[in-house]
Amino acid sequence: MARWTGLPAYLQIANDYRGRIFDGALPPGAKLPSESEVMAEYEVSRIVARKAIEMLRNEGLIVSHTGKGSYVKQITRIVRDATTRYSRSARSASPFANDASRAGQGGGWDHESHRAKASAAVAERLMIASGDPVMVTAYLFRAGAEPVQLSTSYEPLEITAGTSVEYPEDGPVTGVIARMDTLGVHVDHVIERVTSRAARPEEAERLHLTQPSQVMVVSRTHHAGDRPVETCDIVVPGDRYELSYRIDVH
Amino acid sequence: MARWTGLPAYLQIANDYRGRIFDGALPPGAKLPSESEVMAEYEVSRIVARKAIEMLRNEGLIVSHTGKGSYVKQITRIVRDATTRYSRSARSASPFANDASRAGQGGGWDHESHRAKASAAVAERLMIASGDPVMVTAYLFRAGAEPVQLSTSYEPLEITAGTSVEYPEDGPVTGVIARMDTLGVHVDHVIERVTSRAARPEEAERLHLTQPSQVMVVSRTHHAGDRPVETCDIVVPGDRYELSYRIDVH
DNA sequence: TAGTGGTCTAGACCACAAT
DNA sequence: TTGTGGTCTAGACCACTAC
Repeated sequence: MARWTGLPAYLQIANDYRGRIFDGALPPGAKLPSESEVMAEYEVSRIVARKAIEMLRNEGLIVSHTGKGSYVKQITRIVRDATTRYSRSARSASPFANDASRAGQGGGWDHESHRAKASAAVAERLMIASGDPVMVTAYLFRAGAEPVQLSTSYEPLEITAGTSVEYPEDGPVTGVIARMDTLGVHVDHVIERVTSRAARPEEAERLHLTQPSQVMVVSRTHHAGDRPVETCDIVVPGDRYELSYRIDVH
Repeated sequence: MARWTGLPAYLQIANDYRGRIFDGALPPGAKLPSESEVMAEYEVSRIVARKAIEMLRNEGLIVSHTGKGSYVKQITRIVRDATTRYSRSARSASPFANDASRAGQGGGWDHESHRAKASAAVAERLMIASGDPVMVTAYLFRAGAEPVQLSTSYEPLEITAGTSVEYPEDGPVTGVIARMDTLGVHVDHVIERVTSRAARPEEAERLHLTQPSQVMVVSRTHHAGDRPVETCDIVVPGDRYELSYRIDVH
């Protein structure tokens, strides 16, 4: 395989294999040449061959396993429909379990709740004072055996303290909207803000990601009128999710 | 600076600097130590020092300039509110210009339209036959002088061919909803699907990104009842945008 | 045992930026 | 001219996988 442009060798090699992945010559699951083979084919040192492959790995196109080789990633995204999960009627037991089962896998999750003082960032989102007491609940969701979503929810204890729904997952009612309804607090809209960034080391570990990996973060806030009554950071692997929204036009 | 765990040296060094960035010891704009300084401080080879810095670059936390050094990135995200941009009343000349001005910069864009045959993927999204004629319009949006968004829109020519709004940007009316209204086709909802992935080389070049960079992709479809009347892929740098959605709870 | 990817060393030459 | 990051070579040892 000849090289022709003034581009760095590792870029030309990476572009070459990237093209083969996109045009289907290297379909999902296909094995890439070993580093030795790349060195021989392009007549470059190991550093260059490695860097080309590393580039594709950083782009999330391939995965490498010590002792085996590199393989084109299979990507099937879990669809998370934000519109249907926030309705009082026809509420299912768990919107997440629905998402997972549509993706062909069973869903399950762990959770842990504790009281804490609101950080400045959380306080601003809940429109309370920094240091005010909040209920913090951390979740880890799984599709099959694999962790696929982290989330951390914050609720002002001013609303829920001492009630049967103070602990989100341990009371007679679950779901923010239904629980707030029992307190006479009626959620009427939810705001979701979507961003993308690199996974933090701890997130990468809990989600079984190899660094550097990208995540999408959904910062969600339930509102009753102008009042925020819950806010939550939802972290999902960037290449495993598709977030779906419906906007009605008036 | 001593190293203590069994982690690879480059990871320990990267974790070290990442921590300093997150805790504010290295604020946005701060200069990181040069490769030589990292080599001396941690007593490692240049490869290791480079790999640690490269890791932070791949995570999008820093930028490096030949001959100058590496600097902590400044991140100010443009907020794109999907809810307010699809309303018939109070429509502004350009939702994008609003986003850019809220981010403190003027907005502008280029566009180019041409007829083409629908690919299989586009045909499926528009629920037409593969090969049916479509109007393809490519946009490049800028905030200030910097390109910040690419998009490619597809409309079935079966709807618009021969009318005054056949070319989206060159007729008497602009905006998908308003243009379709003039044809008696009334858009009633829009679906947006958000994903994250590595930028393609061509996207990276047009958006002035250094590879590997991540982008968010919004796949948007305008519907009149069950009928898709326009679909569009919107590509934005993953670290420069925040996508905002409002869901009303009933 | 042989092959694979992961980590690391000690060099080298280059283009670019600051002085 | 000096220092910076970008690219590249030719080695080395290790842990893991498959045979």
